[in-house]
Amino acid sequence: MPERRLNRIGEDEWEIAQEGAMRVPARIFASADLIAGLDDKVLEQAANVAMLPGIVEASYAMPDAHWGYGFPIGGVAAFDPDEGGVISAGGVGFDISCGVRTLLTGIGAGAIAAQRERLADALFQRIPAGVGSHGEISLTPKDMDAMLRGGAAWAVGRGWGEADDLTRTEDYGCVAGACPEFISAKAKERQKGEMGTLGSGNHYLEVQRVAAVFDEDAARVYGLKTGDAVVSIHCGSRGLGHQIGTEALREMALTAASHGIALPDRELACAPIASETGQRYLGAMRAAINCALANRQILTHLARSVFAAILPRAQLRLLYDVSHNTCKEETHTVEGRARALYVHRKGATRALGPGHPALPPDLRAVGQPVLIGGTMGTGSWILRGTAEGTTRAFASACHGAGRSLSRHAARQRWQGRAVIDSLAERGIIVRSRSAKGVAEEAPGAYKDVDAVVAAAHRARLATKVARLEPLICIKG
DNA sequence: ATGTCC
Repeated sequence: MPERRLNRIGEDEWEIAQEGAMRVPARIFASADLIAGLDDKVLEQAANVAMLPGIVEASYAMPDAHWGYGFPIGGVAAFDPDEGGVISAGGVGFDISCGVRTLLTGIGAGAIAAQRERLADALFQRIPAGVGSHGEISLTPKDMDAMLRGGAAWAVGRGWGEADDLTRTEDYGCVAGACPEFISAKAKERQKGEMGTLGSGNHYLEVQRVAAVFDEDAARVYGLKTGDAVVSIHCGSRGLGHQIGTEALREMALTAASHGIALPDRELACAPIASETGQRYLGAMRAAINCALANRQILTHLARSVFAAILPRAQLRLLYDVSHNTCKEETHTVEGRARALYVHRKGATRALGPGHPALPPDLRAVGQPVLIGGTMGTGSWILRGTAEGTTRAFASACHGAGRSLSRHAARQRWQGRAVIDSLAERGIIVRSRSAKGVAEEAPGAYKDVDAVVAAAHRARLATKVARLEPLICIKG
């Protein structure tokens, strides 16, 4: 049904007009080709989100959008607390604050070539990866609460990083309003041994080569040069975020009716921002954001220790760390009025344009680095936020390639061993304990990341700075 | 995404 309701309103922008229970339209940023390959269920989900109380402007989907739990992955929606706006655990995603950080190395990819196998082995040995993976750190209850309040700043304070890392992390490595007291003992128990671990699924640590630069001015400020090696880390809040999400969804599903909320889909369970359920989730979610920031910070420390042993000339400096599964209170101007909104980004990256006060001074003139994690066989991208983005999807952009096949379908089509062998022939080293996981993450199971980024670029959600190609991929 | 179903 939604296909016929889809109106093209720009070269790379489509709209489902507001109708029926929709409070606002749904808008999708994508090329005609990406729209042709889009599952109808994504359009239905984007339209369903538009029915939620207090939604502002439109329900948005990014060019990498695909079917998710309730909300599409690649979905953006903002809610006004003064108009009955809601917070939804499914609108953030199970892996709260999943995100990407990219580190400069200061050395060329050529300098790594002779050590590639050793480097891959050492990273794989040092970085705990896979389902249920545990690290060397075990947090006491007191440590746990300090971590949940302090985020990456807590990790740096413990010696796992440098002060400069924090200036290059979204929110300077620590979000305010975290409430560890709203997190269950079970969630904390699951997390206590999982700090500094990668997890599974689409998470990875990659050594990459800057294959091409598209914006010389931004690349200079970001410190990117063609041929340079960089390191990117993609992971989130592990068992803690998952447990918080699971518990919140259950509570929101049980209490939605009592708040007078009619759900078009049970998976869109939500609670008014002002409600006790809503406030408890927000406090727990913010603590999970800090957990993910601390996790990526510890992984950074582990990566540095490996490089120090194998390639001591490399100096790993953080370019930027940005999350793509969050809900954040932000001020946006809508129809000429500045409003404090709760912006859900689920598989969508915040993309602040030039001059935004939340950016560190040395990046402010250029805009925020927007880190796009692609696939282990194709590539990843670094984009920059734009001035126009301020009025497009609440300053948001895509977050990756976006799945085109389900995990199940990918497992039917590929064998992990064969995927690893064919990538090795192309000079890409993959290390993973899970052949099944590699099959699910086969590059062919994703949309064309270059096409996704091209659509985001043309729509001015964020514009191209550099394309990265994988050299070494450590997978969960 | 996830101790891939308490």
